[in-house]
Amino acid sequence: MASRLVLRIQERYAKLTAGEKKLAQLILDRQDDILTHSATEIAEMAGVSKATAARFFQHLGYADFNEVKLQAREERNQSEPYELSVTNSDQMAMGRAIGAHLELELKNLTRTFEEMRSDKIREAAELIDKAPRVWVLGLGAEEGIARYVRLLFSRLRHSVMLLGINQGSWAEDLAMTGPKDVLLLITLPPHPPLLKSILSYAKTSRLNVVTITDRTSLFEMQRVSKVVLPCHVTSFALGASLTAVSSAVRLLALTYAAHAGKSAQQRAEIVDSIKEEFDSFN
Amino acid sequence: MASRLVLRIQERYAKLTAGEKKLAQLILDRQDDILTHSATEIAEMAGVSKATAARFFQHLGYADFNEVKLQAREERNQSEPYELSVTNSDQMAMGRAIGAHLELELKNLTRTFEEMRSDKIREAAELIDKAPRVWVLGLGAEEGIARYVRLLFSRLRHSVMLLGINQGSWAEDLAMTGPKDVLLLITLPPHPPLLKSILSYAKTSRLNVVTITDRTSLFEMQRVSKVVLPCHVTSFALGASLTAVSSAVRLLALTYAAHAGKSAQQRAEIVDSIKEEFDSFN
DNA sequence: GCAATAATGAAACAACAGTTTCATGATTAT
DNA sequence: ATAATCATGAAACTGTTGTTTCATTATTGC
Repeated sequence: MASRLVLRIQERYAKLTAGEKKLAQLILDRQDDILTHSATEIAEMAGVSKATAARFFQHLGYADFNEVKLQAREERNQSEPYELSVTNSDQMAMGRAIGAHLELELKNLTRTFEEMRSDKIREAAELIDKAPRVWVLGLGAEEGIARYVRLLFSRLRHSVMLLGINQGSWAEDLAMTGPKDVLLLITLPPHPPLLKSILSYAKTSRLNVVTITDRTSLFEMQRVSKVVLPCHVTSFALGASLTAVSSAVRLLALTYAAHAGKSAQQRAEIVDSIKEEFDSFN
Repeated sequence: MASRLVLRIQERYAKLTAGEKKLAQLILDRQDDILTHSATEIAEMAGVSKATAARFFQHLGYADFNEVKLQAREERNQSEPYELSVTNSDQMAMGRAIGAHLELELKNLTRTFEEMRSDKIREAAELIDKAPRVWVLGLGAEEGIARYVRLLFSRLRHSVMLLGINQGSWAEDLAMTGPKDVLLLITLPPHPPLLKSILSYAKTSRLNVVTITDRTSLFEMQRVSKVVLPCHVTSFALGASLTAVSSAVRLLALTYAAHAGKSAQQRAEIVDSIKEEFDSFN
């Protein structure tokens, strides 16, 4: 249930004045701050006077700021904790398709993480920590997310590489792998036959395979992996939903960052600063 | 989420006076209320005078109630942050990490779709339907998801291309674009400077820009886009969360598929059958 | 039971939040 | 260009919050 305040702001956004837009943007961005911050503080953060802030809420139809605060509290008490299913009335408000989509995605996410074992994640993080090199692999539809994963982890540690970055270079890349290296595999059914050959090679060269896949592939993948993190990927159409997968790899990266601690943090800072310099050329 | 306030109360609970125990109980029960309620309100709820409440916080070692409020805010920002740095990820105790992660992601998803306007999605789907060609663009961390988007849509229609697939080919690719083509842009802050130039070119060549971005970039992107679909990307660390973005592009694809109807479905079937044949060779 | 001490609330007070007024600067229409 | 309207911040003002004082009421130790 989006707060009435937010809905009201969006509805009237086009007609707001410059200062009011600053406020609107701030509030939409940081919706929770309405609950915790005073109008004066909000005005300061938005860079307008408190007079403008007071008027803003009046123009939105509230008698005073107190009314805003009370409404926000009331809405929080109704919707907290963040709900896992979408009520029918919610669906009406946002259009059937969006509501149904949201509900399915929430379900995927919730189930994925409720079933996720923190010891497995920690184990995966540890393997990655100990690995001389990390190879990321995603074939077909999973190539995109594999690239994202590589980027995520290469901010946190050295030697994170995409496996088979050009089609056909499997052999070369695989030849470079060593024992204790981690193969971070993202794969959803239908698993292409090519995967089988890569995994059998991985086995012989003693790669530690960390697999992120869907629930139904869990057992199949467990046979060839050290750690498997299964996700719920149910969808209406267009193949599996990557939403929970993307969230799971993110959690893995966060866990790794926590595990690796300072060194990961330092690296992230360095990478950022390099990027900044780089940007100034483009 | 054990706040210092709560710890302090628990530690000293035995030695508290009657009225202070009432306060303590209330605060332990409803920890979030410290963030949202005034000391006066808390006193009332606990059934004590505000004098007692003021003294209570002083006895706990705070200079005044304001210090309590600020500390509570700070602690909330650590477990529910807005900013995009790797700092603090190590402060998360792993057990709770999954729950906290899930909660944050659910919030991102829910807010994203509650605020999403179905007319905008439909408009985007329509633009894509009418476009002779669709160019997908994601720079930096968004390149991965851009590839995924291209794949999704290329199952549904012809002529879906990744823009600047090799760095440096911007110019060539952009030269090939025509009016009514759609540029499907996925971008999150910090937006690289290169984006500006690409967008200004897109404008002159009358590309219809459909942008998927985060809430904070909404207004900035609205100026250069036909349709903007904003997502909530709040995260603990490691930059923006792509979860809601990935879900949003999926919804867009689903909407497009529904819009395009039969033809998209047929195409998907053909693509699938080609892939099957292909697989049998690998 | 009776001081001595501690806890408490009412009221006084100081600080602050939120609203309104007013003067000024910006924008729009003519 | 000029007037008219609008948006805005500074400051005045009002009401609220949080702290402190003080008188009263419980508790404690003896």
